[in-house]
Amino acid sequence: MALSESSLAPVLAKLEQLVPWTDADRSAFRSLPFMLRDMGAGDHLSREGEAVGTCAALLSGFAYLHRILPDGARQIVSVRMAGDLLNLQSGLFRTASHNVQMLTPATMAMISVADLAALAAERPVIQRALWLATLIDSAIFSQWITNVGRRDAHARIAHLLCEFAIRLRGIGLCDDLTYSLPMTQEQLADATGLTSVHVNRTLQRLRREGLISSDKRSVTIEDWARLRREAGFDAAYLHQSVTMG
Amino acid sequence: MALSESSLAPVLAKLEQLVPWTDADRSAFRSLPFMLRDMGAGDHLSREGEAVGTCAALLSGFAYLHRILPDGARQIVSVRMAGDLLNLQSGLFRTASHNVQMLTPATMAMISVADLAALAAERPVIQRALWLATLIDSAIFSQWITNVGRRDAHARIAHLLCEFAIRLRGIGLCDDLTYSLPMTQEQLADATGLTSVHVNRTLQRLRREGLISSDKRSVTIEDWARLRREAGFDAAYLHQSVTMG
DNA sequence: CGGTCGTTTGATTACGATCAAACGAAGTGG
DNA sequence: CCACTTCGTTTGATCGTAATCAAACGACCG
Repeated sequence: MALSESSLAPVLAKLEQLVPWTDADRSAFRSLPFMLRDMGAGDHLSREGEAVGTCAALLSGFAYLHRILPDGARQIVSVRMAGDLLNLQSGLFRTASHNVQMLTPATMAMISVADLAALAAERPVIQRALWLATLIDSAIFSQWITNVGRRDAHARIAHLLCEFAIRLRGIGLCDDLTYSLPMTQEQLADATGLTSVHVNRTLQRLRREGLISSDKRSVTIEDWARLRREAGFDAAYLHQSVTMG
Repeated sequence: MALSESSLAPVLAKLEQLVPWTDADRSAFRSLPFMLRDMGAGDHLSREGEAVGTCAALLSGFAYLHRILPDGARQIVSVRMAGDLLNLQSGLFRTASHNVQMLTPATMAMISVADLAALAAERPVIQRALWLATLIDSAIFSQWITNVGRRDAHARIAHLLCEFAIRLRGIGLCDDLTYSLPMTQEQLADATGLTSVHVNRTLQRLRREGLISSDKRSVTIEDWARLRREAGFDAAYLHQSVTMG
């Protein structure tokens, strides 16, 4: 079923950072049955209200979780990247409370909930790693609440850009202070509770102030210290060992 | 160390709903060592940035998690009630990214992280329940993001009141549609990203429209169907079996 | 009976939303 | 190869929700 032993590597790498694994844990994890699935930008993995029977591990590409309100407004509640798990909530509870959609073309490992649950039950270390990963996710959620609740547009965008820099660095996608950001300004708006027009103006201001520069789909942080300060950003909540210039 | 075998009952009751427990699990959980601790309204359990060595199970009373921004603004990111765990994140990662403070006088069971981790490692069912509880927490977080990000003040307050009704009903603190809400309007404001002045006016409007009534510290939902609709509230994300009139 | 805390009311301001339109780049088809 | 469409970014003008500032009021408490 698995195409290659190392396909799950990005997920394993992320989970291994959270708790010490034994070789037995590692090989048990690697033998988890899965099916590779490629998706295109914009494709839906699952929809709010759907009963979902399988989890997915994002191996490459980006996805986002969002919710559409009755009046049509959309809120993006999470951006997921390589190594992140998808549909855990919906898989384990059989109910999705948000939509999962691809930001870019992506490849993922589809894992049956039953298999994942069985593995977790047999291997306390693995279940613990999954639990800790969920705890980190909730720390990120809580930062986003703070972001949209109390920061002004300027700090809000700055904070998001800081978070992405650290998370991407953690998976080797941001070596210096440049990373590719596969989101349109409208998507940034939906992630920050702003409008795309205001995101545009805010990005212009961040550029004008020398905090960042950005072409179409990539961002460079020009002054990390200052961006960090204006965002009120403290990377501790991401619980990564890496640090930033 | 434990004063009474049944002290942890509220937490056990909540965790038991998430996955089937064996008697062995139950008794292992009950024999978890803990120390009862009483706190007063406004007391701090932990502060952002602190290294925290112990978890806590809230047995009665209310607590809230919040973060203070450099400019002094405050965002409440979570309200915790009887049966909820506190300081999981900070305990397991040794770093708190938010403050934990009491909303009311509260009593809690202080549990060493080591003991909890050991129990979780020995008892897959218990660790699974803890994991699922964390997943539900993150579902709540994600709803709050939607709340502050895309709902207007009216729907925002309405949504919060709906959520509280269901959560309180789940722990037997909201039998009909009345519950005591131990938050000042300023705290409601900090939870919804509004100002206390605007919360006041919004509550007045909700009352005027016949959606709720409220005296000093308690709320009655007068028209659940309409409140729910105006809030765009769907209780599914709370994953509770109970339903509402 | 002051003093503190929380709620309420009023007047004014501002940040970001909304509406509208032009522009540039990329992709499609004749 | 060039209209033509589509999508995303950019700019400008105006509007509105909620913030801010200020003060009075009521309840509880020592």
